[in-house]
Amino acid sequence: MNLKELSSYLGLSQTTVSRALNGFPEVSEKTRQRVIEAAKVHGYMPSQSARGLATGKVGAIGHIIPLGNHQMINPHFSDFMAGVGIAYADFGIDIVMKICAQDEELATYRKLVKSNRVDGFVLQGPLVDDPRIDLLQTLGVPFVVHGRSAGATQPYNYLDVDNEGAFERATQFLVDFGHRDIALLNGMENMDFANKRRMGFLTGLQRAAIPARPELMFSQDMSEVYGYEVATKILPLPNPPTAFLCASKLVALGVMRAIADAGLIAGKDISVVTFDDDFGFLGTHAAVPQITCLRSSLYRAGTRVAHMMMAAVDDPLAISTEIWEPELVVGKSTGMKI
Amino acid sequence: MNLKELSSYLGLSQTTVSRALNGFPEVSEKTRQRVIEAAKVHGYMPSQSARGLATGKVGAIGHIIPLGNHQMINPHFSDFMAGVGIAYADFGIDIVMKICAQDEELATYRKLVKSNRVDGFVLQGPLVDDPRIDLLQTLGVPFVVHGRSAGATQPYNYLDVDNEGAFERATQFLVDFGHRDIALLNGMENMDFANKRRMGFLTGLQRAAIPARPELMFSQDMSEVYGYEVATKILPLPNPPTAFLCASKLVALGVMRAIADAGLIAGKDISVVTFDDDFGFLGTHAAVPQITCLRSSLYRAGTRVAHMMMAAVDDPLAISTEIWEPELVVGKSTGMKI
DNA sequence: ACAAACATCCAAAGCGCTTTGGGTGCTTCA
DNA sequence: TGAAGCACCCAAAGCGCTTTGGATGTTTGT
Repeated sequence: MNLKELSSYLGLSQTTVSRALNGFPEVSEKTRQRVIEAAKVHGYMPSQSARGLATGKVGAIGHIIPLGNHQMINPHFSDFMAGVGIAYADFGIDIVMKICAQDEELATYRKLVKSNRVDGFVLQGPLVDDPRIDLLQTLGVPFVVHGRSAGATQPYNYLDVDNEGAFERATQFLVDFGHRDIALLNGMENMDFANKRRMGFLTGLQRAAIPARPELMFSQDMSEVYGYEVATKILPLPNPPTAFLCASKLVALGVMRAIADAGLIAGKDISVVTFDDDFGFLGTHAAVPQITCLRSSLYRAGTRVAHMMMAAVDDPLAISTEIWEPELVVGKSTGMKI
Repeated sequence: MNLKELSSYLGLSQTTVSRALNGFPEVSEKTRQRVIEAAKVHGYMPSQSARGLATGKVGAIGHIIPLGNHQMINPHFSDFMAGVGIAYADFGIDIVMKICAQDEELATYRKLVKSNRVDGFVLQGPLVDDPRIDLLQTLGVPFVVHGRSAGATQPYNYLDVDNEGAFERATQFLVDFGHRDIALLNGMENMDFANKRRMGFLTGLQRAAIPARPELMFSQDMSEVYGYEVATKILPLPNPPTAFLCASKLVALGVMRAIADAGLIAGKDISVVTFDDDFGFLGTHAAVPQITCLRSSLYRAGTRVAHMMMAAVDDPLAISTEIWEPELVVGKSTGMKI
């Protein structure tokens, strides 16, 4: 069933039916109801190809996932995507997802734009100086960044958490408990968020006049194993850390496991603070120790980014930026230095 | 740059340019090269909306992810998707991904079909009796199932691993080592794969004339925590299992952790066998104990399903099915019952 | 040398929608 | 009472591509 068939069935012109369905005022309410009813009965939905051709908007947002940088395989990604996807649904928008080799990433953006497949892009996991932003700006496509990137000359839409402030605050928090030897288990520091967290950490130390100990600072993909291995390695050091600052709950769980293995007790012998993306998937929550954390919901960030994306498509010129302050939740994993 | 502009620039008709680009024979090789060159220089790519309208094929496959059933948040999903996505890229096809509430799943399929957004669907995680198969068959859309579902009346395209055979074999393997008290840590048994594994397990026991012990059989979402908690709970039983059969490496890792916590040694005191989807993301592989497993690559399954999908779109009538036999890899986690 | 076959190209229709630019009949106002 | 305004509807153009059904000139076969 297409527009032509539906309108001839109704004895109306295609114009009127189209307008009735799209909520234009030049149609009497009676006719509109009749049209809507008939459309539902016959299961009519406009062809997106045709509509895309006619309007120039295809009703889809591109999400490009380069393989090999572990983006897709971690829960941070999924949780964010869930938020985005649910929010899109309200707008009748869908995700065009491209999975590509890492060296084809920029070309993939180009292709999607040139072939008019999407109305815009959401960028995830921006690097410290991310070439994608430049590319999309010169291509003139609407986009929203989840996170930020330092090296862009022109303004752009983004939503980020205050990573630097959060890690400075966390450091301060630990310092206040008397800790001076704090290990930093950061994410990959070529990514902007991790870079900012590192800066926040260093600022926090500096404010307390504590010299940084580079041998206690790590940068890796955030996983449980990473936390476990690093903690296992550095806990037996002659001058071991008395506190850990982790970039993700996954990492923190690994650290907790190593602490337990070492016969120590978190919150007593050792303090642990982590950034917590607040995803609700880590099996039973009871199994997760109550780790002191800076919390900000990735899912909610996803829905917000989706809304910003819709706004960006509607008005490509108005740019908007948001920075969220994570919430400090004090758990049982932190305490005075002994 | 669109077709019209490109062809007038070249002094050719749209017909000829279109045919040159799409590899039709009615164009001289010289002209074709000239066209291709010009297209590259000017960055011309055909509008997918227009092409979709003209051909009826939109060059996209739908992947619908209902939220809440934990599909998206586990690595099994990601690994499969990676394979699919990379294979699609070779065909110039992209993924239209819809994330929806669980009770809107079927409606979402309908909508995508009616509005002509996709050329077909890939179904993941089929249930024992999956309503999606029926729906798509009545809608007349090409689709490929990763896995199988029992309750379909008509044939359909699928790729599955021999879950039943694999678990029977694994059970046999443990029985041969003298084990009689084997715990089954299965996935959700409303899903077809888990149901088949359970049947394989029971058949294996039956063949050895060992009565099943329902109190040692579990069915849950596959996670590390699940494995850890169940193992922790049943290891201290008066008549504890001497072997574990797990549905996923994640689960097995949890079991291994519980075994270590209990002061036991896997491969000596306790045997562990697991299904291994062979994903390459579990942090450093060195950290993962060498668990005896039945191995089948999810990534490769993804690429194969993608190819089957393309074939299904080209010829919706020819249906094809494949069942893969997982490989039994003997590791250090299994040994004679003591 | 002439018809038949071929190689190469083109004009125009059509895919299903939105949107422009009216048209028709009815009400309102001076 | 005539003009202006309004409510409601329609015909047709156009979005950018593919594809049908030739047209034109060039070879080939006998």
